[in-house]
Amino acid sequence: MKNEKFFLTSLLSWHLNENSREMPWKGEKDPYKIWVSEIILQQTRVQQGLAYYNRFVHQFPNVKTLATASEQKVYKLWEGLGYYSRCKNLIRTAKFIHEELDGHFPEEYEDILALKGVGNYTASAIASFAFNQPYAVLDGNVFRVLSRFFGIEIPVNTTQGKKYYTALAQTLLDKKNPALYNQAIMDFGAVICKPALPECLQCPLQKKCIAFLKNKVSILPVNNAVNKQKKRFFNYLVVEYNETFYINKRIEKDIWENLYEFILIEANSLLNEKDLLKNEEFVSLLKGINFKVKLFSEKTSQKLTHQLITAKFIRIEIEKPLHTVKYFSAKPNELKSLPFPKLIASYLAEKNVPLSSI
DNA sequence: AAGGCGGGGTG
DNA sequence: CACCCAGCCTT
Repeated sequence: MKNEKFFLTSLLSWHLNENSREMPWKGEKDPYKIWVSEIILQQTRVQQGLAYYNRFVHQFPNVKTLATASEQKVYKLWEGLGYYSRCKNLIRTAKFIHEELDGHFPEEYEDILALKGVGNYTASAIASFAFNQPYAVLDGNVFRVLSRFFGIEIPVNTTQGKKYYTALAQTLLDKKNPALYNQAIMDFGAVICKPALPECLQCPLQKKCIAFLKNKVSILPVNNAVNKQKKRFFNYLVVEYNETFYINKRIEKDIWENLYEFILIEANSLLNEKDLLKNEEFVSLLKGINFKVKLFSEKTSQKLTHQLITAKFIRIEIEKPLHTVKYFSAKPNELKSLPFPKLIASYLAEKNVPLSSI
């Protein structure tokens, strides 16, 4: 039997017989819900996305409810999930479908692909799951399974690699049942052909798996080297005046676009009180204003993919308002409805930050 | 073609 | 600690 045929029949029979994963969007035919689930699951583990998916489809059961919701509410629901441009595109696309397509979700692959936030993978997933069209998905699971079984050593994070794997995945696809096949290969990658410590000893593909036979399981798939981490230091001024706090919305092309934060002084290090009094930004911000530094929080940090953020929060009381238009003020209970990055949400959740007791 | 974008799990 | 996860967009 040819390897391709063996691959397909073994995979499908594994999926049929074994315990594939249980997920609320499995077998779902509503393209809207499939779309929401796939956006949430981009670069996100099923386990982590599950609760978010349930909250989303409960609050926004269809395109219209999502398209007409307040954007801040949608962002708040996304809080903590990361990659916030996904949320921006989710909103944009919902409005587009609601307003331009009369609420009708596109059904052709090319039209699905054209939606903001929808790339190759997501378009294939929606086309196959919702409309049973013959498009093979290509995600981290599929790369890994194909790389190992066929012994492919082309780096997966290159243009050449993506082209090669796309073509291979498409030829392997069971055109008669693309939804089932796509589901099967991703489940297989997640349950058996895992990144670390895969279950080769109980793998039904073992006897024809090149990686297993040549002892290359641990080196496949090949990834080209990526950049290393940069360190950044965020000094947050939690400035309080008249029972309100100054808040900034991040709009630059940087981390946390569209989320909120306190007044940020980014520097080459964390600043102590003496540093602060010499800091240009700080001095110009508080020029002519009496203030009292009330509390320095412990330093805290957050690891992102390519940067390590170390932060501290400095609580400051001022005696008259800031003369800048860059920030706006919010009362403690208003802070609750704003979307913050994890780092700040954690700070606000601490018991020793008595924002609400003021 | 390369770089940037979160947060969390895992060995 | 490094690696990776149901990827996508911009430059």
